Amino acid sequence: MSTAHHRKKQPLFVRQQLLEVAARLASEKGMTAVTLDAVSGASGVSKGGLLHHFPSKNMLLEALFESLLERLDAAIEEAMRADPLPHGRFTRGYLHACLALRDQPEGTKDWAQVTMVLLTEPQLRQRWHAWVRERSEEYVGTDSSVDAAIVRLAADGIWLADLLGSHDMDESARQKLIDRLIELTQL
Amino acid sequence: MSTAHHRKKQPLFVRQQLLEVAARLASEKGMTAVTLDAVSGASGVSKGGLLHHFPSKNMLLEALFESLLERLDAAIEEAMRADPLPHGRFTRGYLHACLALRDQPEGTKDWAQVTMVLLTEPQLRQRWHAWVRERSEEYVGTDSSVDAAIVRLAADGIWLADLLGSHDMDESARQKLIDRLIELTQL
DNA sequence: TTGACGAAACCGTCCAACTGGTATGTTATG
DNA sequence: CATAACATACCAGTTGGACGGTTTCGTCAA
Repeated sequence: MSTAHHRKKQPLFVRQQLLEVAARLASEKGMTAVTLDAVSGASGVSKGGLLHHFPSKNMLLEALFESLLERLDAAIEEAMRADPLPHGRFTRGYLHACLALRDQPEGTKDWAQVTMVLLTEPQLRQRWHAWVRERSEEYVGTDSSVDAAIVRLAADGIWLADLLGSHDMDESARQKLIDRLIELTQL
Repeated sequence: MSTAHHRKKQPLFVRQQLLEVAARLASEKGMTAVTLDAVSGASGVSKGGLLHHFPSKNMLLEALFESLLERLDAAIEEAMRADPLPHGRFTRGYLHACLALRDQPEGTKDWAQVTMVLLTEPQLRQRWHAWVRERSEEYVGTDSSVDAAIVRLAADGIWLADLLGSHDMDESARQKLIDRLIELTQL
């Protein structure tokens, strides 16, 4: 009517905000809680505004997933840059990225939860499949040993365990486990 | 009114049917597709009938999850009975149960997908946590080595990979991987 | 053996709240 | 002033679930 629309225009910020709210909702209340109304409500952005950034709910979810893959890629690349040994480097990077969840600032864990939530959506599962295929083809020279595969699988397992709260163990046990995994990548 | 209600009374069968339909929906179309209408529609049971067996949607999901845990327990126990060596027996049973998904008759794979879908629901996540805790306490004597933990994590990873279609590998590579994992449980 | 009876198993309808989405504004900013 | 960045209003379909009905079935007295 009269007094409204006075929000400052910050397209990138608002877009990011919307994604974060969607992520939080998904991780805290499950997939069924991620509705357009809920997202717009919790983020203080109108539904119209939300639908301006993401033309449909599917687009929102896809953007969310894409954003997650970018984060994953960044984390892996960063770890790989600090790793001098080519053999098994990607696997160690992957492991490191999976481990990183636990220790990072709050909010980050949410993103992992979302990943799983999103992976239950059949369409996004294909996107993930594509990601894996790309990487496994790219690093076929340095990371295709049996033990490397085991480590990557275990990394997935740790990722799962961390975000489900299962397989809980104390810090020293965890460190031993990590050491052993890294050792396996070097064989 | 007049011609209806002529269904034979088969409470256990109908109940099972409803759970299976819910499972199929969840795995094929994701969590958002599991609605009371959809379940009752696809199972040929009226919504009233559905709500008779499961007083609420949450109850339905919980029952579904419970049914999954029972299946998992049964699979593990069966594998453990055929295993003469105490050391690492549970871990091998767990591994076996996770591997079994792939090779079993059609429809079984769906159940794994459902498991993951259900795990995104925060309430059910706690139930899973409790399950893991129980088992890890029960088998602390025989399955608490670092390598056993790695194997169980890798089993989770395989479980994830199988149902996401990622980490695809040929049969001989898979067999090598399994052999190596079993070897690790025996150290 | 029967048949009345109560409970359990199912059905069909209705509803308020919510769903994703459209259409049409209004305002900030280059 | 044109366009992107928002907001507001509205809609048709769907949602979970409440409710009252109908039918089957085990049981137990007669």
